[in-house]
Amino acid sequence: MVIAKPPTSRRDEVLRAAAQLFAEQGFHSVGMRAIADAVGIRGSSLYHYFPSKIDLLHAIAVDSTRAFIESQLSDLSPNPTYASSLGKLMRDHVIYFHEHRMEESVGLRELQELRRHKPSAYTELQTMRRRYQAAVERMITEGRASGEFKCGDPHLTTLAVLGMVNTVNDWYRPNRDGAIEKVADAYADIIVGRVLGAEL
Amino acid sequence: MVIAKPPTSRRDEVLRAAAQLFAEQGFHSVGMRAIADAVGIRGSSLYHYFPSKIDLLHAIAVDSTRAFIESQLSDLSPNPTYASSLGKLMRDHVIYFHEHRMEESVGLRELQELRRHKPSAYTELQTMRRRYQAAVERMITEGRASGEFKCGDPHLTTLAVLGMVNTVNDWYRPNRDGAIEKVADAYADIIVGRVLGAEL
DNA sequence: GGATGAATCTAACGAACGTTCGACCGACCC
DNA sequence: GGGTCGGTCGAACGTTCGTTAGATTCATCC
Repeated sequence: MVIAKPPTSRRDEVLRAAAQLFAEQGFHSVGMRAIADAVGIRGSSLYHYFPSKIDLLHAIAVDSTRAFIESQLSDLSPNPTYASSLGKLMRDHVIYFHEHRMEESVGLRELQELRRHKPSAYTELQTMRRRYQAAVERMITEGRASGEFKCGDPHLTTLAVLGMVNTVNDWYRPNRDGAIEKVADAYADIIVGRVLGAEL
Repeated sequence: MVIAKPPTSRRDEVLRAAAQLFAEQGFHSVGMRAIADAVGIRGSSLYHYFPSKIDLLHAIAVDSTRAFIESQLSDLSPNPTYASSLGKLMRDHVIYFHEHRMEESVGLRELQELRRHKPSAYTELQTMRRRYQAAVERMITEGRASGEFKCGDPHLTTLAVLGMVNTVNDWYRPNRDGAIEKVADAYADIIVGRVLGAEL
């Protein structure tokens, strides 16, 4: 009788510890030995799970980006209007980014590190991110065609809106700025009610 | 008879080269020898101008941030309405960030590096940035009090708006996205006409 | 009980890092 | 022409880095 699968495998421990350290100090400031220390093994043992340090970053970035996009794009159908659909999406975007700010900040900030040392990983991530961006742009385009939204160029509007929600983590501090849900609601209102000019 | 001041001193050459390399590859990926190579001297000679690598980053970040803020806050008085004032400020913000994207990207991305290795420099920069943010927030607050703007909480609105303009550099490519002035105009219109709800 | 293989260890490699030291060179000053 | 000094150099220091190689432990399977 054995435990079928440990609740957190060592590989996942490494991923989580590395994500936290990368988020706090940056990719280049964290050595393999520091990551190993955080999970209680020696630096060389990490190479049993990942062939190189850059592959570790690759795994963190891809995992977190994929998880975000799947979480966001999985259930956006059952909303009656484009305004409510996009409002929920933007609200959830802010909240998800806050709850996973460790991994997501790594995925955003160290993107160019991957570009330099593992171009295939960079392309992979760009493709995933474009899928999400395209979904947002499609909602805005269709909402505008339906008369629900009154905005200018949907492409540029999409980029402006994503710039807004992606930077909440740069300033938001839980103890100082109130509940994240309030912030998410306010941003969703600004985006749908103001930028897109929908009736609420 | 000597030339009073060389048009670009060696110290400025070093600053410029380092800013470019830091922007392209990140602070930790660029060695002192690489910076020295870029200006045609040896690595050890850099220490004649800067006591350490982190002081070089400090100088770059402070210089570029100060230059931006002074450029932005110097001439924002002679506008008749809050809408035109803020519209001009946002437009100039986007254009300045594009024209100085090398230094500005360093100032934004390596901020936490300064925080870890030179806290006084971090505080200094935060103070400067807050001055700019406070100026934007004040314009929004006063514009709202005058009835010109119809937005929600000015503080949160300020953060949302700055998130928009600060992320243009992340996606804008001159060859693909048209003239930067067009983008700047579009962003200014979204901010003043949409987010703040001013009549144009 | 011997074989297997995953997981971890110790030890070391070569390279690059930021930084320091002492010497040198050439322009200026007295 | 000797002295001063800013600027640059070559050489090296000690440290840390990512990575590799080989040995060891230990549970599992036949």
